[in-house]
Amino acid sequence: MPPIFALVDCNNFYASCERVFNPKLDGKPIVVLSNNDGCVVARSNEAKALGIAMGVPEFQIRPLLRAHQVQVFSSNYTLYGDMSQRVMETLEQFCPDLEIYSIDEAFLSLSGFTSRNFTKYGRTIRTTVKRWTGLPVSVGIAETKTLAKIANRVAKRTPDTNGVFDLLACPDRDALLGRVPIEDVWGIGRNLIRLLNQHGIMTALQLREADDQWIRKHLGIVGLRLVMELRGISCLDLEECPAPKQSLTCSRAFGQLISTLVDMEEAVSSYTSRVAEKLRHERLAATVVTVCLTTNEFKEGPQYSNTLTLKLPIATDSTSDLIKSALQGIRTIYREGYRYKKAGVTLTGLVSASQAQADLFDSQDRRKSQRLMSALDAVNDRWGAGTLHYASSGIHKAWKTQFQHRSPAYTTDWTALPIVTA
DNA sequence: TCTGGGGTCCTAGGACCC
DNA sequence: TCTGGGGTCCTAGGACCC
Repeated sequence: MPPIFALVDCNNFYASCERVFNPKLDGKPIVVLSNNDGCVVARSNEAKALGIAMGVPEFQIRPLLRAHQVQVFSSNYTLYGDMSQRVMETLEQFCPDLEIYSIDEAFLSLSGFTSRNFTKYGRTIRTTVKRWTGLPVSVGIAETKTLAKIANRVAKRTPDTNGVFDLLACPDRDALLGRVPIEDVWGIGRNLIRLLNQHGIMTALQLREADDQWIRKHLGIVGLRLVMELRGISCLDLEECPAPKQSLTCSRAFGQLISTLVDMEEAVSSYTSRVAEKLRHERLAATVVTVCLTTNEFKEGPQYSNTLTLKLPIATDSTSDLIKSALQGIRTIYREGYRYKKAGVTLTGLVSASQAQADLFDSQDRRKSQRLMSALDAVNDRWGAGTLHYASSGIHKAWKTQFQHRSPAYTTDWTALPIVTA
């Protein structure tokens, strides 16, 4: 049975989430900012129309934001994560063969469908998601994931598609692909655009017709796979069970620059707590800890950045163990005399927590540590992140991330429920 | 004053071994 | 004075994604 994929993608996901609980925002330009209210990471259509680019620093467009009364939000990942789950649960009702590809998009397998009227089916999905979650989605359908991505782009940008486009039913595919610039092809980034354009390849159609040998040489095996997908030969399967994670990171820019080891230790300790929580949530244990720190590359002044990797004597998911190693690492690479912008902690060498190999000579009481971690996670889950935290994370928190424009956690906090007035 | 965070995969090159 | 070839493992760096 030849594969058929539908890609369902939420339109302007973060901006749309903000709008669901605040209908006054309908028709108004909205932007959502990254951590520390740094860059624009999501824009409503109205904001896009004002020429606000993805990733632009907020301070550079402040006059424009003010002039057009753009509604500005800090990112509210609790809200977006919960809304994402609602969308995915809705999609599962339509098609159990589902790959959650990112927070705002999922691939569905339509291979077994007897009806060939995929457009109609896509419309039903779209209408239902809108009704059940309040979020607008677009649906692209084709015989490979790469082509489904392109179909989705067409659905988003062409109003008369009504948000659904089936490439299989498209009478003139070549003409359509000839209008898609390569920068809109999934897997073609900044550097490959330059390379391909230099060789006269400007459109998805030209890329599809490119010479295999040349592609293999310059774009590698990944590029060749991509070209095959454009030709309608499916190389990327639906992955319903996500592969176990290979790494977990918590890295963040500080709310303000820091220049003491004490502040750095607090930040790293706090980031380690966070990544350790993720680790336990995934039921994994780590054998390698990597810490890094860096100054602000955008600023004048002495620059320094460094990374250090430490192997742990035993796989662990204990926050205490991980903080101990991370602090040892950060003390090693920390240098006086710099103003630091960012630090991070990465865990790798991940193994299943239940299979973590015990150390014969390990003197600690592992079970006690496990009970402590369970209690810690339970309290923070019930009463909010950071309710219980390690003293090494500090109280002062000069490094704390800033969110000046955060909306309420409408769906996950009883005190933030939206209030309906008659 | 103000420039995000969290991932994956592939490749090249060095160390080491037989 | 000669200095092959193949395999594995590891790391760093580069590419991409959202």
